[in-house]
Amino acid sequence: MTESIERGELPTHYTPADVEGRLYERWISSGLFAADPTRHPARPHFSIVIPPPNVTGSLHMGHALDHSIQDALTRRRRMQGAETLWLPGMDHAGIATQNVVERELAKEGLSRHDLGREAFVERVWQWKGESGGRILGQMKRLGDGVDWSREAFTMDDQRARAVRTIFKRLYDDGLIHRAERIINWCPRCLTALSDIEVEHADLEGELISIRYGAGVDSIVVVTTRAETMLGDTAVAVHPDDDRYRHLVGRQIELPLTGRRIPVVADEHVDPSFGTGAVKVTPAHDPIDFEIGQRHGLPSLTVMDERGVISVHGPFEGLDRFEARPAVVAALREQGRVVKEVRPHEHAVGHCQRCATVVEPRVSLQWFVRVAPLAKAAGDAVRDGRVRIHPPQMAARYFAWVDNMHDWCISRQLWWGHRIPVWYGPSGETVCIGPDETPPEGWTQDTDVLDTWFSSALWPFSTLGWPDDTPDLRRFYPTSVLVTGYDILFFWVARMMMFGLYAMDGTEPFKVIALHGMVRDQHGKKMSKSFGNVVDPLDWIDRSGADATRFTLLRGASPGGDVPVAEEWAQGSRNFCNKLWNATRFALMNGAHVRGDLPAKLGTADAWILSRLQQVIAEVDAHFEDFDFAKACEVLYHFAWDEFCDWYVELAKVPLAGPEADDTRRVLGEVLDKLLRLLHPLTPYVTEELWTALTGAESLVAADWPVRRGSLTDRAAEAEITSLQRLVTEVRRFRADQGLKPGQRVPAVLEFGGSPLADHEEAIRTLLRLTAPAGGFTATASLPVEGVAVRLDTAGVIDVEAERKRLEKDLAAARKEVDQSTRKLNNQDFMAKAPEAVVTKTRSRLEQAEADIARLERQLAALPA
RNA sequence: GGGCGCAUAGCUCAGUGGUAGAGCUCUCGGCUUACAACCGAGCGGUCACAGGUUCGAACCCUGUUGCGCCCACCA
Repeated sequence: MTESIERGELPTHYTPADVEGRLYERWISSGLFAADPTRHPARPHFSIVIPPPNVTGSLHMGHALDHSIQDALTRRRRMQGAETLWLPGMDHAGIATQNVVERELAKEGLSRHDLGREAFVERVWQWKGESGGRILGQMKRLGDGVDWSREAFTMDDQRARAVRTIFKRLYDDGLIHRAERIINWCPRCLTALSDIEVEHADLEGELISIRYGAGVDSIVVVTTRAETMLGDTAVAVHPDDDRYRHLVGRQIELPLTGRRIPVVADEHVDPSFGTGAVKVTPAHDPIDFEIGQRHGLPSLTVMDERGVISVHGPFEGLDRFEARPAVVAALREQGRVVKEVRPHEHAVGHCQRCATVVEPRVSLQWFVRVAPLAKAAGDAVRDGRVRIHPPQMAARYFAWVDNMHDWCISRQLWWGHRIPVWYGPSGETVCIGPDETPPEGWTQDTDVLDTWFSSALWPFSTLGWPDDTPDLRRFYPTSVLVTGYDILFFWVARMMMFGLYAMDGTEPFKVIALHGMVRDQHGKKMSKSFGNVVDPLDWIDRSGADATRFTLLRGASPGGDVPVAEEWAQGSRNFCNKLWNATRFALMNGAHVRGDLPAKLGTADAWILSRLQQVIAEVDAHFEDFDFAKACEVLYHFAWDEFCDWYVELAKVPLAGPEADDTRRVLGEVLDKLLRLLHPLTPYVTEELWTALTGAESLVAADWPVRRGSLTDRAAEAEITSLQRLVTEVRRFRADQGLKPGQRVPAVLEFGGSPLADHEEAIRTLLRLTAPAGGFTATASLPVEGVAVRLDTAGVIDVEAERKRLEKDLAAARKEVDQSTRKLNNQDFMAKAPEAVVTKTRSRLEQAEADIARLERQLAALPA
């Protein structure tokens, strides 16, 4: 690239597609992302395991954000000298994947039962090999610096061993058991679901009142699910409810069935809701199940696994939603409906994967007894061994781990880790570890494990557990877990439980860094139905991977949601282009990084280097806070507004003079450090530019900048700030007066004692001021920053416009003087305000007074 | 039903006691040999509302209104 610049052939625009593929190849082939647990044993380690994307997934904006953050953290730590590992992998995603493959089969007119279990699972593996894992290729487009040699899959052999091992251990410890309970059941997926796989949505239902029994022995119950009355085995009332006290213990007739059921008293009933009497259907409602347990009521299942009425009679064969109106109609015929149905909004559970209304169902399932595990998971955060960031998210975490129900882990699916329990011919049960063989002739449980069971092992199964591997010793616990707050419960809390359990109380990660959800430019959730979903690959194609990442990171305030719009990605692309051109300018002017910085720095050089030190400190602080938005902002502002707009412009003068080499060195220095600081955020463009600037191999392995306090120079900063004010004021004058930017104006600059005298040439260049020729007549005089700028505008100035302008400024300055004076005369203020505030107020007053003097002089100098 | 959070410029958001900020948008003027994917200048906000604390409040307290999210076994 350098040679082409020398030949003047460097394109004026950065084209991401020309560099991204090439650089990624180079990074991978040179092994820069490969971790080595034995290398540099004295150095700290930094490890992140990727939240494994579903094998069915493809890269969406949420991944792009998640990965951008992890890559930024890892790249920075690597530059800081840590032994880093960012470990990639995928999740087999039980139900989701099975559904995908079943849909494929359906196109061929087949169901999984036509294939049989073995052939179906084989088919899923085949699918996984062909179209699963598309996302891995997409991660390369994004530039993810992961260690591909350690890629893991939640269903591969090593992870299967981990699953078997921990299952056996939990089983032997009595923390896994099998029980007949009421669980969430999806009548479409035909499997049990855990509590968190059920999503509640408010639906408009109908609340209906039905009279049970007859005469004095009658009682009115209210329900939204009339069809379940076929399975009622009691009516419950509150024990203190005087209205029904006489009925408790008596039997009443259940309509339509002729069965007689008892009235029981149960604390759980709310006397103020409806009639205060509840029908009890233990087989089809979780609360009723518990009431049934307390009162020894029979459980009568009236629906099959597909939600179809299965009891003999007129409703047999009807789907639950068909049965409901049918039952109501039949009741109405008998005069049992005492009140017309009325609308009632209530929360209804839906299957997370297919949105089918969940049907509570009594069945035999496997459960993890979570109480001791959840306690440990809560304590690790309470003790401060694991830090949740941002901290307010900890409240949600505690609310969940402290109130967790037992976890139903069995699924009636075929795709997943099969439960490692075998049953003997006479009903014996044995749990078989990974290196054991089941007794001859015994049969394995047909259920598979909840997909989150294997995900929960991820931070250590990926490092080789249950084996004692160098990876596990070096990289566990991992440094930080980066993920969206939406899976705090699904995944994070479970990794905590299993990590602490399997690794003898050692937490799986030191920090949980939660980010928000990517949203559209109006803050709305991206969803297919809104039509506002953005594909990050489109952005990468059009604006580049760096622009895509920078846009996401720029919006990533800690824990906050991230709104994005393609317009903003173009802004980020422009920023990359700005860096490109700044470097192009520097290289064309001989910028370099050879040797020490000049011993004696010019003011502009001292200023930009001083600012750079401050930027390094700020970027470090923001990284430590996971505040990528601020890190981006600081760098964006420094690079564009300070370095490009001021330093580069100021540098043009000395570059043409005898001190040019000092300036070349400083230009090189600032760019060098700036590109390093930006590399974790925008890896491609910085790599391309930095290698061109320095001639070094790769920025990936370069050192992270360290702040040099000796380069801080407050005086230089003050001087340049003063220069900026002067230039801005004169530019304002020029713009207001309609002087074309390119128009050269003769001017005399009177510096008095101002140090800005050193910058006369620069000021003249920036303001397009020429030396006055003969016949110079100053038609405007601007006293700014102690410098009098006398301009010959050849009589074109608009006196009225300028007068209005100056008077406006004057009014503002006088208001400031009023306010500051009032404050300084206020005894309470003087007594109670901190010294720094008083000082600041004084200097503000002085500044305003100086402005008034200046403005008055300017006004006086205006031609009449 | 419980919990958490948010209301600041046209839009999206920073700003946790001391002169209201950024990006984008908008207006005006410019192809000034790094960059028009650019440069320069500018317009734009009684910081949701009502009280309170304080010398001083966008910021702390109370209430009101309007949103958002999470959890949830009132049928």
